[in-house]
Amino acid sequence: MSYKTHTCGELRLEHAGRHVTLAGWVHRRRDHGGVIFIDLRDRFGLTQVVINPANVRSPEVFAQAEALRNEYVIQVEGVVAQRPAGMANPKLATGEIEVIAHDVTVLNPAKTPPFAIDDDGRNVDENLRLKYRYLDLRRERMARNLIIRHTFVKFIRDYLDARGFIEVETPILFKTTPEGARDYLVPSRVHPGCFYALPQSPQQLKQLLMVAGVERYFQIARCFRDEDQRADRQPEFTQLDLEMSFVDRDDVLNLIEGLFTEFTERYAHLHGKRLSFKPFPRLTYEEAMERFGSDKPDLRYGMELFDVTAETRGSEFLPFRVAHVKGICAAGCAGYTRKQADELTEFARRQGAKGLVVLWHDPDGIRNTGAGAKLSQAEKDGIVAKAGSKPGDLILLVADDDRRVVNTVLGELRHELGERLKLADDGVMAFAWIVDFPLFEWNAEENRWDPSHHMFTAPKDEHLPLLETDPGSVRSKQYDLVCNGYEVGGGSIRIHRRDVQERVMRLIGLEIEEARRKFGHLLEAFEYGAPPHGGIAPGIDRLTMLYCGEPNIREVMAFPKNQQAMDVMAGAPSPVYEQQLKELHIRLAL
RNA sequence: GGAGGCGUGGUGUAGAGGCCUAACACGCUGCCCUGUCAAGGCAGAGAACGCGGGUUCGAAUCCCGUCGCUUCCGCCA
Repeated sequence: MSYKTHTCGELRLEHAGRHVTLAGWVHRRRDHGGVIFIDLRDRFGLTQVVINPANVRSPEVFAQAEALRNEYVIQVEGVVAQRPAGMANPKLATGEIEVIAHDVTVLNPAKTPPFAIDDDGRNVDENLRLKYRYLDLRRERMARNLIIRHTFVKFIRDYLDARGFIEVETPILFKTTPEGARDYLVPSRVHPGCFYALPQSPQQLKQLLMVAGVERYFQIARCFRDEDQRADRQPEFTQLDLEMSFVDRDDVLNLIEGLFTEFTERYAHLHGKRLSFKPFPRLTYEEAMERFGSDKPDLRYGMELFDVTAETRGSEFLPFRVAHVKGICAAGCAGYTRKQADELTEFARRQGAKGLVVLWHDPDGIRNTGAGAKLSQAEKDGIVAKAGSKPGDLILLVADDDRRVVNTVLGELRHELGERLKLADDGVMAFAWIVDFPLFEWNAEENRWDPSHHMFTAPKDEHLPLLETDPGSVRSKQYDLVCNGYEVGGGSIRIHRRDVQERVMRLIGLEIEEARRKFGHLLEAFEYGAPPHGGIAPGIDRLTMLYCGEPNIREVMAFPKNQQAMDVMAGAPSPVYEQQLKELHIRLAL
């Protein structure tokens, strides 16, 4: 016999008169002395149960019902009834009906929970929530997040399956990689002194699957990186890992764009989100940096950077006697005090600027204070024109000889002001592609070129001749997917030709021998007929976080770790027994 | 490794040198109550204020140190 004939979310008016059995948790109890109302909760919803002495099978049943407390697990047998006139609860999906209990069985009593479960839990200390995660997940918000995540992943699997992709599992126990993030290591018992590494991503393996002829591979893949945590970073996280053969950049972009467009549109009613752009804008890296000061701009609002280098050429104002002057216009912020302006200046300094020029745009023009007092009228007019500012706005300018500093500082200011002014509509998903990244970046410390992504990223075809002559201007077939200011995915078309690979390795100062030691299996595989291929890896956690409207990825993971990378519920990591260490040939040096 | 924020009953907060033998809301316990749905009424239990030291006649409150959590920078090809 089943414990329940229906879930707590499905009974409607049409079920009136039906004899049903429900089971779940006591969500709330309202005891009126003579009659007791129980909001019974299971994963599917809430149903009001009415326990009336006149309707129960025996007085003992009512006595037992009086002893019910929150979170008791109970089973209720009774009849579905339309609620009396005027008693319907529009806040509940099942609010038209109630279940008149004949019998109530306590399947398991429960201790009083350490925190309330019938709210969203946002102001409960997170470590307490994590310690009792199994209770925390009972709250409606968290259950909803798990369901949205499931729906998302299910959609991905169906979407890719329909397009000829197959999901292939790759090893969790793999080999340490010298570059990139710190690895999580797993000691080998049978090979003393040797270690597996948990994959930072299945990058090499998916490329090998292309050599293997899989052609269209994906995996909902767990990835591990032993780096410090952030609101959007956990030591283990999940990527949609994907790789395709016989494709070029736009094939990958179009496929993925279709995936997120369709999911967002089809499931908008679930998570209350809509697309900002269709199709997704494609910004070059340079354009993103020049217009937004970031390679992962939040495109839910404007406030673009403007360039007043020409307008301030030859200025009497000393800070402007540099190579680049750009700014942003903070609309409606002319009410900022000197102190608030100083705070922004301090913020800009922390980001690497030498200072910040703040101009107040008053009804009669730029206020004659601070830098505003030192600029010529022509300069002010030029700046106002470029900024497109109106009276009531605040203009922020950064000047530096290094254009990257100007852009990134303004990008951070834009982000900061966007948050303060709440410019972003949290009902939208503003996806965009960032393309044409530099293939290399100059490593001043080591005095050499480093790959800005990884050494298997292909250069743009038309830039191949520049590899040796002008490495800094070579653009790659790397692309990032960004959304609402987050990098939510990155990938590239890979190098599949040996001669190109060797030219790249030479350029980054990697000897063939060294490369063989580090990536021998991959390089060897490429000699056996590697197809042209490329892929991408969207972050499932970050995307789910955005779809759920959550501020951090822990809210969309069932059992996340805290900032110290600890599982506070289970108490991991933990010391191990001496005997375990001995078997692993490990001696601690603490 | 660095910077900021926070740490007071079960939960969330108040408190700004003596009015604190620590207040409020929710929760909890008991009693009353047959139509509530954030039920209501009455009564009650529950914290020496993260920890250690210092200043002071007097510290939850000021100072120093320390621990924990969190956000950000570094880091994350």
